[in-house]
Amino acid sequence: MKTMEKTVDEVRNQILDAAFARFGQYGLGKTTMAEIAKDCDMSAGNLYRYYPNKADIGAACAMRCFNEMDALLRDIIKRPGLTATEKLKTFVLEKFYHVYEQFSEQPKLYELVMYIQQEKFDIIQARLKGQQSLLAEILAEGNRSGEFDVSDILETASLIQAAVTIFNAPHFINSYPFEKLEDEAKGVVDLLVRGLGKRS
Amino acid sequence: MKTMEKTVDEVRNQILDAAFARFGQYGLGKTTMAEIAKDCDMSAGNLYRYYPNKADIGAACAMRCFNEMDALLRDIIKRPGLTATEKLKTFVLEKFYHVYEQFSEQPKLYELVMYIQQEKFDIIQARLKGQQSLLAEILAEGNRSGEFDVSDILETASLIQAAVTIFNAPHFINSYPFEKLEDEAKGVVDLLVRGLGKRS
DNA sequence: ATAATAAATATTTTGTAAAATATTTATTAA
DNA sequence: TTAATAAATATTTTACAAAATATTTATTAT
Repeated sequence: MKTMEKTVDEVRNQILDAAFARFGQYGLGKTTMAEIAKDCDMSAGNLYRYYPNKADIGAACAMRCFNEMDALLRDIIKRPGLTATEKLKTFVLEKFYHVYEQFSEQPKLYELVMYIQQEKFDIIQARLKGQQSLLAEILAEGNRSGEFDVSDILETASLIQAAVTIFNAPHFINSYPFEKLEDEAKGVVDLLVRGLGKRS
Repeated sequence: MKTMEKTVDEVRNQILDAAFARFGQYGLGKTTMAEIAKDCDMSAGNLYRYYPNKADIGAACAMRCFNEMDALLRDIIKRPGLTATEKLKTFVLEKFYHVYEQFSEQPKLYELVMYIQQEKFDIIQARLKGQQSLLAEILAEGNRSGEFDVSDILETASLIQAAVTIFNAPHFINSYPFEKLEDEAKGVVDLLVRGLGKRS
């Protein structure tokens, strides 16, 4: 491995940086391959040595977003000194904050996510599965600590996801004011936590 | 009031019948005023004596849907012999079934609802407020019977709405299989009901 | 007057050719 | 050979005229 030469992965990353900045700002449709190439000081044709096509660059950008989000969520789970209840609340709230911020900073991200949802639904599904596992971990921890009393952990994780979907779905994020969504997210997760606990 | 002549309301209804059938089948965009008029044996121009424009006919169609739905939901609340818990579950499930059926029977209704959501958001909001009141009634009844222990009834009604939104939002209804949504709706409402009950 | 229509006009949609852009291929450089 | 480019080609978007449709107005009938 030469020290001064760029590796393929480095170039891929450079392309992704450029594409992400443009896609988030101007959208997938209004960004040209030529522009991305110029930002990377290369020809448009050369992009195809690193990605099969524009759509896949879009998908890779979305993936980067998603991975960032997942890292954040995994981090919450590992945070020491939090009860399972606190972790669950933090999980839902920080996810909401993070999605909200991303859409504020990169207004055209919405378009990108909509596209992925339409064309690469399997990516979305895989992510949901991944987050379901994280939620399941929290539930298992809560069961052990006596905070929760959940029999089917995976199913319950899926139910929690469904109940808070509205707080990370782009469509709703863009339709309601921040305060309202924030308050409701807090309220819903509190209600769910009550439901997860032991009966009298 | 003449016995043989149509009242204005009757004509309005006739127009709505014709429009609803076409909008639900072919969508707002692919239905012309001329077609609706023909179905009613009148000229296109004459439609404007009963509705200000095509969009408002669309809104009136949506309203009819909504009112039907609300009647169904009010009916559930009055159903004798059901506990508040059963009413809440029925409320969420039947609403889901009803929306699902409507979209199955009238595939282009989706387009209409999307349009209303975009252009006449206040209509959607008014409806949600109305349904919130119905939920609040159920909660109050549950409080009285000892099934629930809810302090802020209106706020909690709003939280329940948020948590089950995914089961009546057109976008999700069209993206996931019936079985999955049905199971999750049942699961979520069960979880919420647990959360509404008295603590140990 | 009221209800309706047909004709006139305004607006939107559609079809399509030109332009822009994505992608592939041929060529050059290291 | 690998990396890159420029040129060639395929595909998509745009611009805009023609056609369709929505809406208004003038006219007729009751």
